[in-house]
Amino acid sequence: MSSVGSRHRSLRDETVDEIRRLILDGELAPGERLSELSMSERLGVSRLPVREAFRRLEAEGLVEALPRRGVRVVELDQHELDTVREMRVALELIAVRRTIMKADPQVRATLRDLLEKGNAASAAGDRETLDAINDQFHDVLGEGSGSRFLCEVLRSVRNQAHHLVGGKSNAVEPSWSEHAAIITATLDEDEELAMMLMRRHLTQRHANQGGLHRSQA
Amino acid sequence: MSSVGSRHRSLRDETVDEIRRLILDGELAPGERLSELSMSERLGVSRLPVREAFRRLEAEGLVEALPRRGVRVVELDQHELDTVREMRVALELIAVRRTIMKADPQVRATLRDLLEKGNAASAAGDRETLDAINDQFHDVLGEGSGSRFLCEVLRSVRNQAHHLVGGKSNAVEPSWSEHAAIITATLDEDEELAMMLMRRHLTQRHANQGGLHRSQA
DNA sequence: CATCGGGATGGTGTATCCAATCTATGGGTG
DNA sequence: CACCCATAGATTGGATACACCATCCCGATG
Repeated sequence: MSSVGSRHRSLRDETVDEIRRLILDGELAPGERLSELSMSERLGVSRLPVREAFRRLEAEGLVEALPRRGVRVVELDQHELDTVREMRVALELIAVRRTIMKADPQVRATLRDLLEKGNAASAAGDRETLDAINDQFHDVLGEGSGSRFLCEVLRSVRNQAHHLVGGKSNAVEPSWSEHAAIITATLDEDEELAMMLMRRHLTQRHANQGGLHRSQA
Repeated sequence: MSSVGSRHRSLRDETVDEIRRLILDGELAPGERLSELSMSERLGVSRLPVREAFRRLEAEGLVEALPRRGVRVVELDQHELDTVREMRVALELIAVRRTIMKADPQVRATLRDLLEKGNAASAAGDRETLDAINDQFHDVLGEGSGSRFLCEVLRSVRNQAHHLVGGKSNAVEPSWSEHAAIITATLDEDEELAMMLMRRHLTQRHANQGGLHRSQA
């Protein structure tokens, strides 16, 4: 069943993940042009995996192809960013609703586990663990929706939303308390509440752009 | 500005478009496995453009990679299809709303032109022209939203929605009268009406799956 | 100072080559 | 006769080399 091949992560997948990380971490700046050769040298792989990775990231909207001139890390203007955020709200709402509708035991167990661990890490003030758990939160809801396509698109949309704008970070400090409330509502199968919390979770915070979000316990 | 290179469509883009067309037209059936070699021979190109095309289509959700075994045309189950439809409604609504908000003169002119030509083709019973215009309809609204990312994602979502399910076509006869009403509402900047019509346009028709939709004038 | 031209750079596409691995065929064994 | 395993062939994954051409840079020239 689980053959060697399906366990093996191909070099191109690693390459995709690594370049994606470089972009999202801002090590590759928006607008920066990437050449196959320099990227292949930087990552220590041949040009071929890099080329395939570029195609993939192009489809994800993280880079754009410049004919005969390689690719460039995309820059988002404010309008584009607003649109992406709106897309994200719409799709996250669909995801959480479908997760509740499906009520998959496996997913519910994962959510319970996440809730427990998150509460523990939060109480212990273990920020590192909490960050990891916060990252997992949306992923689980995406997968819980039962649609691979929705999950993939959501991932792209989130990456866009976290993408740097004009060189400055656009990421907001995730709030565990909000995540915890959404998980609880989801486990309670309270569709209306879960969606309401999710909407607020995603919209509320952009009014005071750049403000501090560590005020939660 | 418009150099030779930017006019030139790369072979890999042609390859992507061709394979995508083969899938959407059902010439490559859902579940069918595709090999790089046979596809490259079929299209008369080398393996490399095909490989890049596979990565691209993988990101679009039209094929899925089987490690060490190439790719397979994705099959959608009913739940996946329902989810895709829901995603589409949400995103098309965002697109039409943003198109109205932007009120780009260029886009408005294109819409007016589309409306006029569509009405003429409809009156003349020129179904071929009308089909082409119907195809353009959603594209224009996607681009009119002013977000490249939204436009791209919408294209993928539409492709998913048109994808074959269980071997039988899933496409519905587009209704020009509905499109015309949406365009008119958009040009009138009647946001509420346009969104309402769009929602109905996309949802109404799937209750009596397989029914006739040519009843409109 | 502007423009033209040519070389350097780098993306695109093809052709090979090789390793890893999946699939299938076929033979052996209980 | 059915099942299991091994070997062989086919295919993907990856690297490399090369041809081609568009773009870019820079210096020479008007």
